[in-house]
Amino acid sequence: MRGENLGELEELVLLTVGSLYPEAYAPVIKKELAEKMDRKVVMSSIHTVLTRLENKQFVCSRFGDSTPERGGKRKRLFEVTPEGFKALESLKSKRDALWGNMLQLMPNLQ
Amino acid sequence: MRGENLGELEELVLLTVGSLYPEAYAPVIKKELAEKMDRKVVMSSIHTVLTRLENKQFVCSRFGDSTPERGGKRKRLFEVTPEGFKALESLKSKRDALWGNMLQLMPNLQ
DNA sequence: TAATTATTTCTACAAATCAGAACATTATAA
DNA sequence: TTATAATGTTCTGATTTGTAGAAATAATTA
Repeated sequence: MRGENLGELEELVLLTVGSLYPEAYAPVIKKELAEKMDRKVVMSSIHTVLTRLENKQFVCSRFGDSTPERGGKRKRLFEVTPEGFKALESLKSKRDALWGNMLQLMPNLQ
Repeated sequence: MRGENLGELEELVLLTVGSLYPEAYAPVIKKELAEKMDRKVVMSSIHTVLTRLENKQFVCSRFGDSTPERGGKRKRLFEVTPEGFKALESLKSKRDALWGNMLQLMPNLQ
């Protein structure tokens, strides 16, 4: 590992950030992951991954408005960067190609 | 990690085993991963992952013919089990759903 | 000011992945 | 018979990725 690959959870979180645009922040990412992917993780895992994704330049972040009608810290909102999108796209297209081969070779399992 | 998720490399190797049916064994898996996925890994990583996948019942293995026209130990051939195929399918369909949402929300990045 | 709420940050550990080396096995070549 | 080539296995140790809980922070409400 030379820090260039996207881990399993990293990819999922990145994808979720994209699917939640433009209101992606840790708690809703956690919720979405649980609901859509059956993937239960604690909040701090989401944050850890988000930080790593930001270091890899696959997401960028900014703080939300400071006067919402609620208590609590400001939301930290995340967005997928063009680099992040490319990374996702590249993974998907390659995986899809392998899927195509597999379905062709083992049509009985479909 | 509670040992129940399919890691990034585990998924790729599993998919590659399927796409190479019925001649999937470590060296060609390594080659295929490098060529189709730009994913360079050393042989021992493939073995490690294959062993884990077999423990998870996502692949099964048998030894190849003992009289091939080549030197070396017998090939250990791997196949995706129905459970393995289901795991791949489940991941794919969930990820594709997130992809759909993302493309809808950020069509500018396409 | 204190309590409550929502979220982020810190810290530490576990699991997955990576890399290289030593060794075993089988067939062919010398 | 010995050497060589082509596998495959196993081990050891390092790095990256994933997990979990506690602590800290910032905003609102009492």
